[in-house]
Amino acid sequence: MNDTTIPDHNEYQPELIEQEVQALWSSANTFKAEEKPEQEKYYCLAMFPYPSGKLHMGHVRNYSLADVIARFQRMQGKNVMQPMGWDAFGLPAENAAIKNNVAPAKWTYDNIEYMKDQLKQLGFGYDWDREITTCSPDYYRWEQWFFTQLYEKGMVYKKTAEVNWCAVDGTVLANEQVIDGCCWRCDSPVERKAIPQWFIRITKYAQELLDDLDDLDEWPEQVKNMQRNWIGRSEGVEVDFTLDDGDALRVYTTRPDTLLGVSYLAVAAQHPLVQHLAESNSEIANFATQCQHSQTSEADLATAEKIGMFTGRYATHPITKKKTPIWIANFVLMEYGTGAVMSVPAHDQRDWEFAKKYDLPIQQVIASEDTTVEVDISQSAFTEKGVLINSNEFNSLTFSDAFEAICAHLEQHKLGERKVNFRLRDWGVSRQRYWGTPIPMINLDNGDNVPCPEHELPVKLPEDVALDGIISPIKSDPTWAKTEHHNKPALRETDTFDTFMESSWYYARYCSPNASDSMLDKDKANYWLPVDQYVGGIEHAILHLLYSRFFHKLLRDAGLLDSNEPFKRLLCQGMVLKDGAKMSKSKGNTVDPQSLIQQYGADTVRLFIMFAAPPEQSLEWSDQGVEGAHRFLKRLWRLVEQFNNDDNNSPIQDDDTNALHVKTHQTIAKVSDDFGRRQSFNTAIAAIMELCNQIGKSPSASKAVKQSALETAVLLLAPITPHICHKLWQHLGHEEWVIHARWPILDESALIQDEVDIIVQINGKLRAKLTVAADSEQQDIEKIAKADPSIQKHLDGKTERKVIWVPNKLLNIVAN
RNA sequence: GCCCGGGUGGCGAAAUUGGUAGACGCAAGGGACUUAAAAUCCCUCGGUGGCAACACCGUGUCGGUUCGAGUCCGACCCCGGGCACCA
Repeated sequence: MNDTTIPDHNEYQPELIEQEVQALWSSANTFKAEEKPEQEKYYCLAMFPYPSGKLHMGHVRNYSLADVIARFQRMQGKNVMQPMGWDAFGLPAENAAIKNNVAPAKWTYDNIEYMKDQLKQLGFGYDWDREITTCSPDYYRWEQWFFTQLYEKGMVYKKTAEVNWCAVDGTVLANEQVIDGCCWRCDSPVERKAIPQWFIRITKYAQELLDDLDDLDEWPEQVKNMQRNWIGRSEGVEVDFTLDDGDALRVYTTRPDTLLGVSYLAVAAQHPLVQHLAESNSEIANFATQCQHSQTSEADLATAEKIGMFTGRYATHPITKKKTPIWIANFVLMEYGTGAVMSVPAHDQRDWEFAKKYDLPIQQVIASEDTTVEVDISQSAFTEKGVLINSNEFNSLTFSDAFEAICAHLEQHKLGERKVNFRLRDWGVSRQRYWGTPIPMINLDNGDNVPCPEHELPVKLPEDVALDGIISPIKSDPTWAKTEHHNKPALRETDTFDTFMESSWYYARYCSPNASDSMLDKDKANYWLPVDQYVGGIEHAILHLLYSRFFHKLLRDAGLLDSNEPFKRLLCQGMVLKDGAKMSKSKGNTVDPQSLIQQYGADTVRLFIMFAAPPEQSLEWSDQGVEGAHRFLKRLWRLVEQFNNDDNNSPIQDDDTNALHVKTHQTIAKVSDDFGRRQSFNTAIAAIMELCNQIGKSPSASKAVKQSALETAVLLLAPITPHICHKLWQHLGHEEWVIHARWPILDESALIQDEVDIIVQINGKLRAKLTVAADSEQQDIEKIAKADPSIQKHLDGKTERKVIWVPNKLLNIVAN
């Protein structure tokens, strides 16, 4: 019998304790959230996953971050709600259905079952009673209902819009399904095709969506900037050039100061003028068709070669009355402004390049305000704002004066008007795919559209279908769309909603997930909303977050809730990389969370992922780093066991005791700030590691101070590694569960130091460090510093010029 | 092309308001314990020179502001995210 053998129950065995602790939480309904008006609420939300099969490391990171925040807030005494659900509609389910010959619904529900089990194994504290699955009719029926409400309010309209079109398959392609400009199935070139689609008027809310960003003071500046640029408010003017037949060709410009430098007008290929001309001119018709030979994405349009064609027509300049040629150009967007622009090659780089290519005149009308700067427009455009020249009565005006004068002139002569424009376009919500929410509209014989009456909702998507990979089953089914309207045969809309529709309001539905007679329970929505902390990937910085903000305002204006914004604080996590590249199946560099949980336990995985990088930055995966995290947990476990087995602690106050007491409270201060204000979990963990290192190096510290240091370490780690901390808290003598414990209380007096370290620099270079009494005076420190041999050495032969003094920190002697 | 980020040791990173560059961890090297290994514990660890004390250099590149710059300003290079039908 070896007497050094440690009994089994004293070893750290994550596979046992994690199951045990999770079972305790489950049976006690620990994470069930209820409205408690007397308690401060905290709604913590991570972006719900698309059920793609199994969890990947990006999910683990996302949900670990949110869970740590939720548990930290719980320890602050808040009434925490943390729900979870499934963004269950989408394209991958259709792809999987074709590949594996399984219905998208079954594939999706199977994935949900598997991933839900994985989330439970990771110990995330969700209120599963609030689970939402967006492909459930109980959920999407309210989305359909809300859409019909928006239709009644005039917030919804139908218009033609372009999609990626594969003429060979006769089908619409998602951007993802276009590979190098060709169809992913048949490899034939993709064209743009205009088809009728449903739109929601997000542009009506453009100004409010822009203005309210200023109130989101707990959002990253980066994200607000991206949204501001996306909304793209610009102040400009619409100017009418007169066509031969007397009609106006209206252009939009933000640079009316350059109006006298217009060389030509450029219109989009889809502009009504072009379509009119194309009817009698096959060359123009051919060119317009040629402009359609590209994808719909803005990146493709912006990088495509700039091509143009003269229409043979002219329009009269509103001020000079000169005849100005009209060109068709593939880079002019029909969706923005009026679909026509005035081109001033001397002062716009794109116009300049176009003018060079097609040999059009370049007339300088702006000179630099700095008269010493010679503007040379022979090499590139001069795009800065400056002073007008060659502009008749407007000469020598500055940008803002010219803007005013030219606008006034145009308005006076009814040749134009000031106009605020937004880059933001209305939200096209129609998709020609199967696995989505059916759009609740009915198409009548006469071409009119009416919303489905409420008693017909939900319009259910059939789930038991086979996919041919080209046409949606509800489009190919000859009977599904058939319905009646006022006793006349009619056809249901067979397009489905953009899946951003579901994800734009799920956060609100979590407040009353089972409400069966309304979309939201208003009292509950007003209790929980706004979400106090939202956590998700930076890739959603614009679209998802903007649509959700928009939807929230729509819900407010429908009287369903009272707040203005959905998410109070936002944390955007970075990607998880391996070998410097994003983890993905195609790159073959994925790490399966499941095997790591089995090998090390969920606590180790959570600890590593929180420690390896700050939340917003990308995280480089390291198997050895995971080992290190595991090693730390084993060390902590051993520290507690050794403490419990050691009864030789002296209660005497000594240096170890004092230092450990100070370190304990420095750590509380640091970790509290890192968790709450900074959300800097990696440095919080580093600080807890330092505390543990010091416990191990303080053998003579008193039992009480050691106990306090260990309890502090366990409490501070509890949000990150909740299972091991549950057990260690018990081992430290507590009957109460650590999940119900409060965050440790800081003893401010422990932080007051009577000595401080002063940096002594000469010419900004570190030359000495002094330990002196706190709040020392400059002249005293100077005296001590100048007595220091290394300082004397560096001052030798030099003349002192100046002394910089930062109290309790730094003394810099400038000498030469 | 446009918008938004990022770039610091062998590696992940830290430096919070312009004030000690590299905390914490990983890897590596050395040592203790062990018959041995694993585990654990201790030490070293940016580069160059030096026995050492110490000195000089060093935060993508070039330039600037400042007593002092990883941090601020200008120009550039590289990497990543988004660009409206991937989610």
